[in-house]
Amino acid sequence: MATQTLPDTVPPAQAANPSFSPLYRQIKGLIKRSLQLGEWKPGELIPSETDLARRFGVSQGTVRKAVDELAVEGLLLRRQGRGTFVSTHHEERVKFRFLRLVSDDDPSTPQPMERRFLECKRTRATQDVARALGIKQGESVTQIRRLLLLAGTPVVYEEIALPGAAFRALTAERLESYRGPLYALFESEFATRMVRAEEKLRAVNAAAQEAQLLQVPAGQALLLVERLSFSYGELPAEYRRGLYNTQHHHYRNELS
Amino acid sequence: MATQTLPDTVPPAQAANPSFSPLYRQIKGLIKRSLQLGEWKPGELIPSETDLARRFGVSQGTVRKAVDELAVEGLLLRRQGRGTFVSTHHEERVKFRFLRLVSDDDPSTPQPMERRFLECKRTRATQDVARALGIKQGESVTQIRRLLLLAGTPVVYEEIALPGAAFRALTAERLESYRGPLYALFESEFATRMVRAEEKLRAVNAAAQEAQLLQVPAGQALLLVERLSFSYGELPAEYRRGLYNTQHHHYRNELS
DNA sequence: GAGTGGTCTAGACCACTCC
DNA sequence: GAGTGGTCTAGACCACTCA
Repeated sequence: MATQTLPDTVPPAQAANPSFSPLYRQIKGLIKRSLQLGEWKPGELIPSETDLARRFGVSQGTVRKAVDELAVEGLLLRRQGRGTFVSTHHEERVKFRFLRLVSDDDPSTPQPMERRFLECKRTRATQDVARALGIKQGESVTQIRRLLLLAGTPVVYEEIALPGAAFRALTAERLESYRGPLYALFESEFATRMVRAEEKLRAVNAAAQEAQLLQVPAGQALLLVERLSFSYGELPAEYRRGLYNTQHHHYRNELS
Repeated sequence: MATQTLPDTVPPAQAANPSFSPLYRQIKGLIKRSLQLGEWKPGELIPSETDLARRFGVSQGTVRKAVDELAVEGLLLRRQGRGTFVSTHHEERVKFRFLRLVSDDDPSTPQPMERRFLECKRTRATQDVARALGIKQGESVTQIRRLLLLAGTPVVYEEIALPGAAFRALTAERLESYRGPLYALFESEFATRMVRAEEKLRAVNAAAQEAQLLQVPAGQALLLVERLSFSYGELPAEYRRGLYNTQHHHYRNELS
């Protein structure tokens, strides 16, 4: 056994053709798992590339490629000279990553909007909500209704549904008192970080009640934005239905 | 002078702090320039990484990083075992990259829509169009008006403005006879490849004429999609105003 | 089997941040 | 100055495509 020159110090690391997964993708999976299990929390510094390479028994370049992809996906944030951090919604940089509504006049500088919470209650999942969140109809959900206003004028009305037990402690008072984005609150106090979201956009005519909330005539065209947000591990963690008054704002998007 | 050991065979390649640009980004710029100048046309195979590395006098790894970024941006397309190709709109893969409208019933498989061209004429840029395209008001533009239909029902009405002389030869007949995406036609016959686009979305109430075209009641909420498309070198190359009937379709978007 | 992109490694050095 | 991520290189080997 001791006569071999390089027996298995450098294992080929790859198997046959089908379902072949490169090393860096496996490392990526391990890092994701650590994020999901909470080994490193949002905002925290993760180990350096050198440390991770040692820990996983691979070269720094392989770790680097894994971290690169996670940074592109928005789960990690690299900062030269400082280290790699777990992404968080507590950051100026990312404040408007999920709200794509910008003013027609000045699309470059998004203003922070005033929030007015109308309701926060426990209720049962309707069929729509249940299907979106992947739970059973009638299961417990937390529902929030709120307005976003700019210069005193309501611009967005939203109904937000959060699944199950995790958000049972959420109250209207806490929502009112919290400074910072909703997703930052969810992250800090309810151990739920929203990682990505899918949106469906439609134009609808305002019903009487919606019209009143947004102070527009009934029948006014509104942008309906249905959002399904996912936490770590592709777990559906929020279903949101927003009505945007787009008379002086628009939803911006980039295609490439 | 001849006594130095390694005078400038391997130049440090980097200067002082401010405005430092790594080698691979410079290579990226050179490749972009070749694309813009038409050295490699859409759909064509570009030289192998080894060849490019030789040509630019850098290592293959550096070329690789440049090509990687261009592939992410959608300008190049890598295919293992075959080579790297210039992206083109002539491809099944990319057919629906720019049209984000999908059916409510079956969002996974987008159906090709029937196209009906209403008009294709030379006209003068209005103030809006001129500002969008970065030209002077009153300059010549080509305007297309068309409908997209699904199962005989109009779903999208679009007005498309194309700048200047490049599209002077475009006719309604050519539009009618061409099989394939509009952007593929522009690419093949008008030397204009759309690389990326910015969209502004709004909900509007249908005016009488629009309502008639889309066969909906006047006042019906429609999704207004303003799109500004850019060709190589961030050149504004198309301004498009689309009205989508979103009663049975929605605009899908992904946030991350 | 030749050629391509894809992975993995090891090592050197640079830019940046913080102490 | 120490530690981090960022760049660049050189070389080996793998997966894939095509002739």
